[in-house]
Amino acid sequence: MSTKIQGARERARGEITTAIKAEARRQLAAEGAARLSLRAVARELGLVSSALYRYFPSRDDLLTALITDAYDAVGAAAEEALAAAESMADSHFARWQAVSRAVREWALEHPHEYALIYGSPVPGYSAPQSTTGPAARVGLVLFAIVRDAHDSGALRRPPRSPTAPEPVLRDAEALIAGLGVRLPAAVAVELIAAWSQLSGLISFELFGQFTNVIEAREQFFAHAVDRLADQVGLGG
Amino acid sequence: MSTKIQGARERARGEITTAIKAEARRQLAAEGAARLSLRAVARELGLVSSALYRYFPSRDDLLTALITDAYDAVGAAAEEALAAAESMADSHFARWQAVSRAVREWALEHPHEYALIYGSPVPGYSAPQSTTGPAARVGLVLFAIVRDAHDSGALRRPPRSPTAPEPVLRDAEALIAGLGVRLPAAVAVELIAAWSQLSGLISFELFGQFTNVIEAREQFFAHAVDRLADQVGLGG
DNA sequence: CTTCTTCGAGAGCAGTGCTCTCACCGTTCT
DNA sequence: AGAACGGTGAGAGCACTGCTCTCGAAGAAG
Repeated sequence: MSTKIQGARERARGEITTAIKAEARRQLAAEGAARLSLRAVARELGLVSSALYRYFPSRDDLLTALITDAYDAVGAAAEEALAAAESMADSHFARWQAVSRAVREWALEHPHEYALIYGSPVPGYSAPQSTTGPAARVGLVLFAIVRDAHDSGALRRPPRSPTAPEPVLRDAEALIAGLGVRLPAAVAVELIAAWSQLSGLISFELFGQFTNVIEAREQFFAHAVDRLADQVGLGG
Repeated sequence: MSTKIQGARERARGEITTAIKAEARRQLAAEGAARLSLRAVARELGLVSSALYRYFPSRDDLLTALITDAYDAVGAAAEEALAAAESMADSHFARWQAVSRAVREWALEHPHEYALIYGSPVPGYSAPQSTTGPAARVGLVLFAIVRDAHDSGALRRPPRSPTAPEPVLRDAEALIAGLGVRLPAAVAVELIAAWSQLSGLISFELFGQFTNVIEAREQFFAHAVDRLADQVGLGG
């Protein structure tokens, strides 16, 4: 990783690559993943379509790059929300609320990008390996909140909860071992469930399942988030 | 709505329409909504592509028809699971489990159709009005379970739950009034949240978010479902 | 039997992803 | 400095898509 001044060629390559991604993201936000067109991107950039293939070997690869970026963007939003809440010495419960709200707001502001990552996986069938890192960021933020609460003794064993079945607990143990955090496996299980349920709440709202059902969406979401916090043991 | 024997023409039209939908559903199941091609459907049916436009005015209309059918299919699966559980005099809690399991299994068996209705909405932006009826079926099944539990006094007020904010409760009241069921609004709120969270669990599993996280998926799901039941007041 | 409507075929348009070839030009080696 | 190399964009082209239009055949209605 030398820091030498790279030639004009490499620099141009980097700039064009990001320009392509920027324009593609614009079209994605405007029209959705299905209507994203390589030729239209090229046209907008004053290039001919075949030139794009010097930068992305296929349309799916471009989409994959956008997926990675989207994961990073939600992840960053969640991390910022957590940092802000921490700097204000908010309670762990309040941090949970702040991060949840941040994710929902990001989703409402970037519906097509959210759909790209948490809706149906568009390209092949499952996301390629390269996206798993960024994909974990939001989850890690939630983990951090609960871990801190646990470390400071603020974590309550949730009431009337039968513990998860043994194989599930072992999955959770493997996960927290890999992450290097100390946390009861039972809590990790509840956390994973809560995270997926959180995304269910957001997806339902975003994809219109709440039409004619819930109009006070923000307050509904806030209420559900409080209950999810309770579920993982963050006192409400 | 006369019951006279309709001419051979109308009959043929109905048969061809369902044949088109059947072939389209085959391609949807095999390749996903993005790869569903009108021309391929026509080819497979020994027709020329322009002929399909006599039956569906556009590709999106075909997809909409498939969406409606998919909603009906999950709805039917849920209803059957409930009927089976009722006929065995299962507890309300067990009925909740059975219906949840049925929805998950339908989703695993028809991933692309599930993605079509609960993943990102593919065609325009929100589903047309015609799909709202079938879309409600699964929700109605869950409502029926909780309503029966409430009527028979088996419903427990969930522990440590702050009630939902006033506007949310009023949304819920409007909904249960429209449905004609008697149920506390607070319970309806929890039920709606639980349903969206249930779909979040299924979506995460289906779309690969649990890769390298949870391997014992079925037991994890069962555990989460039990907790959701608890959340709506169905004793576990 | 004639008229009217519906249907399928065929051609065609604009658009797509992607491949291949060819000229251009910055980089690198001699 | 000059020559070889390799990355780059343009252009043509292929196979495919959704969709429109026209036209002739065939069934329904009078």
